[in-house]
Amino acid sequence: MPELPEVETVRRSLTALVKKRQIERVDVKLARIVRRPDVDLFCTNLAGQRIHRVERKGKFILFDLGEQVLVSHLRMEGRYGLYPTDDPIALHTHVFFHLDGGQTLRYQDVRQFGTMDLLLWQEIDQLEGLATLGVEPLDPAMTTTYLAEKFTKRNAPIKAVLLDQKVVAGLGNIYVDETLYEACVHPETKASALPFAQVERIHEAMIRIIATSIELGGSSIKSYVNGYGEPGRFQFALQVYGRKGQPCPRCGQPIHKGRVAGRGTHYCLTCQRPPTEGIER
DNA sequence: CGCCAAGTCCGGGAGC
DNA sequence: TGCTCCCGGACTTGGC
Repeated sequence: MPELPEVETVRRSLTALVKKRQIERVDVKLARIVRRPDVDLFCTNLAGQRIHRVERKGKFILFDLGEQVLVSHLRMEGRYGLYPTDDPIALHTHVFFHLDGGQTLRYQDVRQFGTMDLLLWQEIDQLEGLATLGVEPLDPAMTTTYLAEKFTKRNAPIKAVLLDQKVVAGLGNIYVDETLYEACVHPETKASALPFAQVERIHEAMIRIIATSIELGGSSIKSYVNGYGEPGRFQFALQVYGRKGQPCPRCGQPIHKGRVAGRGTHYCLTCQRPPTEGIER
């Protein structure tokens, strides 16, 4: 669930909570969270490091440690929280960063899908998912032309292409559904078949939605909270996601939920008309 | 009980 | 041949 707005909100809260703090000791309770190096080296190398900044690229959180960088991905349900070291430990807490001053940054993840990679900044391109990220929605480099160029090469449904982090960095299932709804584009439309005017609408919708969601602290659909344990407020602004059967805000017809690109997909059958061009018959 | 949710990776097959 | 693209399965646990 954490997509760009949620991860950005976490980044901002973590900046306030742990920037300039020193990591004294690290405990890893679930080894699979740590991808590289091995768990022992991970803990050894982190001990004594200071968190200079907390950055974000796409859905990745980057703890800048100076020479090294800790790259963390929350996947679906990862979350961070700062606790007094002797506070009771919640279920599914897998990694403990014991900081100076008697507090511990804890990583909790019910699904155990999240990942952590500790490496040198100069090795950062070795992380496949990070190195190949496309442009972010609010980056000045994100233009309608950029999107149009990416789309023309892709015959997959627009939903799948927008989910591709190599094309747009940071979108996930929620914001893709919202973007396509606002742009009045059917999720199964082949990306290559989109007229420029529709690409423009997708571009504008994406920017508006992501910017607004960041302002509201992201969407709390299921479990998402920021580093202070606070939920976001954009879930109240969602138009289609999670609203199956409820009236479309534009036309009043019930929101449809189907399956596109292997994902649950919410859209309005009336406002987002199915593609007709390019269908062989 | 069985399916669904999610983001990313990986493997296989298709196509250029 | 080799690359890119596309799809579907795997991973995991809890909720319905």
